[in-house]
Amino acid sequence: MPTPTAKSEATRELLVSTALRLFREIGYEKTTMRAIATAANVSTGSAYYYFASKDDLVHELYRSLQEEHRSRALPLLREGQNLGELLKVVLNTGIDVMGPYHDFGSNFISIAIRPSATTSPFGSESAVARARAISLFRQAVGLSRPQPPLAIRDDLPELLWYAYMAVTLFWVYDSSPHQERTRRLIDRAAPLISRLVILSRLPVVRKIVEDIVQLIHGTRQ
Amino acid sequence: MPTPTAKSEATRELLVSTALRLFREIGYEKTTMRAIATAANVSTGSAYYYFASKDDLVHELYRSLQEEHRSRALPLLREGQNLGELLKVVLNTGIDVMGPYHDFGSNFISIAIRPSATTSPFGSESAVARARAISLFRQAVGLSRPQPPLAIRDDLPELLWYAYMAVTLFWVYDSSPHQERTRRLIDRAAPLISRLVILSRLPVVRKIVEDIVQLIHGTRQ
DNA sequence: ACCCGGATTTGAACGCGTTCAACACGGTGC
DNA sequence: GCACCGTGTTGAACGCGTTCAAATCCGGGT
Repeated sequence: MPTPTAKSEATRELLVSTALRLFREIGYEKTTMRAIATAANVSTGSAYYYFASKDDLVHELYRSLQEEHRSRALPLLREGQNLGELLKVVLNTGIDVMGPYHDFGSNFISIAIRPSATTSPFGSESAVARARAISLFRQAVGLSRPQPPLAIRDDLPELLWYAYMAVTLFWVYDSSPHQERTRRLIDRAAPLISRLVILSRLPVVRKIVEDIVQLIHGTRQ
Repeated sequence: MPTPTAKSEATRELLVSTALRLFREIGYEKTTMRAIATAANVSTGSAYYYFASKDDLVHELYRSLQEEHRSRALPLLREGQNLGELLKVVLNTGIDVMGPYHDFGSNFISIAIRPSATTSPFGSESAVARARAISLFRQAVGLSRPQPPLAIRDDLPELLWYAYMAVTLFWVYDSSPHQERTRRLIDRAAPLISRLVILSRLPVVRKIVEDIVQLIHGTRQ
């Protein structure tokens, strides 16, 4: 039999699933807190008992998307591919997953950027989520052959995640049909990034790459 | 005597200056449209007659900051300096100018990112403003000695502007006193960027740089 | 059975950005 | 002088996110 905690958890989950469904079906703006609450058969006050803000519910969407991204991308990564191919897979599956929410438009980034209350983008609260996202790129890097130079192997996943954020920004503003320009960008940029990584083996290049990595470390805290 | 157009223009300017003052003095959230209108001795409806949204008034702030940035940076740029020094100047004056608005926090970027109605960040409406911002970097590039390689000279200003956007993002989330971490980032990153540019003279590097430039051109439209 | 206290729920109310129908102003043509 | 009309101006009203005091639920101690 369900303990009180379990019932509460059920309400919470119902709110999340209702919110995500409405986000998908009618978009961000039309999905009001009142609409979510009504569709979940609770009062608006109750919705706020479980989630401090509408943004928090959007962050639930992000979490969900991220998990789906991971579960779609991982099976497609095969050891021995070069980094460019693996990158294409990860970036393209990412765009696949976000597809239904393209008309969130700039809200998609706006909200992600906002450190509203608990959940921020680069802050400590979402550090967990970010680490999990980066770990997907770590997988890709780990499976790639040839392996990237040691000097950057550890930091490459994070850098690739930043590249992914940039691609997402591009995608948000991509008004071409089915966002095909973003697809082209990915297919062309991925091999370039792969070549850049290889290039970092050259002594002269390596020197500066090491300095860049050091700058990142120095800036991290 | 003022023509009707002139009087209208005066009201508009009064609203802008009032809004910018309030933004500076009491921050983004407390500066409500009602507060702006009241302080300017007009009704809220009138404020909306001149500006379609509160975001539009924030975009006025951006425009103003950008002009001040330009007029502070340009006199400090001297021909013959290397790119790293010039970059430091442009980035640091940029941060100087934005300083008073640091507690806008993520709104600073959120709103810039939003393509709300007329004014967007990467859209055609703000293309003018963006071009003007990029031209500041074009000045810096033009004055730098040695001159950057021809292969990237034309596109470098735009790339540097993207770097500036990244620095701004970092600044927004920089909670160190006086955002000194951002200063350190600038002082260390600027020379690195300069070295990267020089590096692009190497034949192997040049090849990939040309491909990157081509990707940018191909993606532009 | 009863009551207590925390967990949960409610719906009214607040402040905000925004909209809009109605109105005031002021110059133009007669 | 007057009617006209486009340019401003107004304040009430709407819908939204959010808050909160009060009500309700419910398991455990007596």
